[in-house]
Order: sequence, then C-alpha cells, then structure tokens
Amino acid sequence: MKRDSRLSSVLHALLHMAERGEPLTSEHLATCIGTNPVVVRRTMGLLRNVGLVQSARGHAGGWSLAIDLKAVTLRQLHEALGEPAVFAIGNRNENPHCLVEQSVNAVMDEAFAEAEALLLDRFGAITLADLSAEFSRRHMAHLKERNKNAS
Amino acid sequence: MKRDSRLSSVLHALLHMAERGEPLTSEHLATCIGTNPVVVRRTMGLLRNVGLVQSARGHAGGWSLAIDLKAVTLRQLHEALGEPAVFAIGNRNENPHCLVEQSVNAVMDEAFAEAEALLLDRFGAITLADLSAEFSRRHMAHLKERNKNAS
DNA sequence: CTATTTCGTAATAAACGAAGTTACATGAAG
DNA sequence: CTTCATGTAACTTCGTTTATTACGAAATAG
Repeated sequence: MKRDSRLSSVLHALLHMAERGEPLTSEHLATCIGTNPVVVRRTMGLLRNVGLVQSARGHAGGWSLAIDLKAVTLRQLHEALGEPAVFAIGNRNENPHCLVEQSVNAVMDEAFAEAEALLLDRFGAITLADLSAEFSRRHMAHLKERNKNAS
Repeated sequence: MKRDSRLSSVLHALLHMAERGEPLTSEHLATCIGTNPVVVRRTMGLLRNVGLVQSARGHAGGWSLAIDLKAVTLRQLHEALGEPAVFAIGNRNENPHCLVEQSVNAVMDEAFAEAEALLLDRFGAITLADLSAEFSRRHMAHLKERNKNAS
C-alpha cells in the first residue's frame, strides 16, 4: 500500500517556514521537501483553509505561518488534511451479512479503535514548538560534531 | 488507500473451518469470504508455512486447522502474513539528509511506534477462541431474535 | 500599463501495491 | 485413468497517492 506522507511533508514545510521568518514560495518549499510546487500548494491550501498558514501572490509572495508554533498540534494538522485513514490493514467488508465476519470485524475494530485513539492522543500532545525544539537539539549536536572533526 | 484485508480474511476462513469439523476447499472458503480460490490458497499457504493449518489434495482434500483455537492469537496470524505495514500514513523519506526532516521523522516515529505496540499487544491478547466465543454470542442472539419474530 | 512573479486549480498521467484471474503442473483418491 | 483439489507462476485489474502539465488570477516592480 502506498502511504500518505502529507503530514510528514507539511511538518517539514512548516518548520522550514518557522526557521526563516519570511514567506517561502511553493517552488522553494517543493525543493526542500523534494516534491512538486503544485503538490505543495495543494497540501498547504488545506492548512490555509483552517487558518494555520497564509499565502500571498506576486513578488515577495509565498507561504507564511499564521499562528504560534506552540498553538498547533500534529492532531490539528491531521484534521486539516482531512483525517486520512490511519491504518493500512482493516476489514475486508465493512457491513457483512455473515455472522462470522461480523464477529471478526467487531473484535478487530475494537483493537484498531484503541490504537487509533492512542495515536491521535499522542498527536494531540505534540506541538510544532516541540518539533522545533527537537530540531534545535539536533542542530546543536550537528554543529558540535563538525567542530570536533575540524579541530 | 487500499487496505490489506488478509488478516480479516484469514480470520473469517479459520472460524468457518472451526465451525465445520471437516476440511474445506479453497473453492468453498473463497465463496464464504467473497474472493477467489487462488487468493485463498496463496494466503492460507502462509499460515501453513508456520504450521497453523494443513492442506490436502485430491478427493476430500482442502484446508483444516492444525492447532487449537486457544493457541492462536491475531498477532501470530499477523506475523504469519509477513507483518504487513500497519499504518497508512508515514514519513515521506525514511533516511533524509535534512536535519529538519530527521527531527520530524524522529518525533512521528515515536508516536507510531507506541500505537503499533499497543495494537500488536491487543492482537497478542486475542485468540481464535475469543473470536469463536464472540461468534457464538452473536449466533445465540440471532436465533433468539428469529424466534421472537416467528412467535 | 505591461512584464514578471507567484498562487489557484483543473485535468491528466505515472507509480505503486493489493487483489483478482488465467493457466497449467502436481499429487491424492476413487 | 479420471476426477478433484492444491501449488504456483504470470498477468491483469483496480484504487489510491503523488507528480506533471496547463492555464487563469492577482499582486508588484519598473
């Protein structure tokens, strides 16, 4: 199955936008992410729909953050993307006539529901600021490593 | 996204096999599940590889259980199927050069790992016997309902 | 005002993986 | 030796995500 990687992509884009204070073009973001400008516009457009980012056309236009990093959770982003299906495995038939299959579905659905609830809960607890902090840590470690090698 | 429904399918098949004591043909199972005999053989073959079922050719041949219902968990079946990817969402790039993307991946992977662990844990706690019991409950309720309507 | 930049969006193609299908070989039982 | 049933390879179909092409709309520089 092909995985939906849009959440990953938008996080990548949003952090780059946070690093640089100025608006970034779809072209620029597409290069960062390794995709196509149109894909960026399509995906970022969903975030704009819920007020997380702004876009401007023409010279010096592009995409910029509309909110504070601390105020956005991964869960909000997941929702902004239309809450795509979380699981790549699932029931064969959602409304089966067969009682055996109904039983299988009922038991599996319960397990899936719990796992999904946990995932969304974790997503709800992670903000863009957390990711930014994680990046800073790694950036520091990276610089330190370079210094050590250079000396 | 197209979900992998093989776990659901084999559960359905295994329970039907448990209901009837005799070997069931791929043809028969395919009809139960609503698929193709070759697909059944392909999938059940994976279970045979780990000793969960047996197959026999020729007259009176077909598929039969090789173990006790209480001794098989959903997790074992998931493993027998090759541990297919659980999530339909994921990182865009598994080994990124960009530090920003590495940070995103690290944080997301943690959340996914926790949710996957929970799901597999639940799968490990559910046996075929549990599913069979769930079916019995539903079967009883179904018969009761029919009686009520008939009277 | 016109050229350039950049977003907005529709339409279409490409890429990928699961499931379905066809075809035929192999082996067991009557 | 015929029939039934699995074993398996090869190929097709189908659904979904991502990429690409094409062009329109708005903002700004000169």
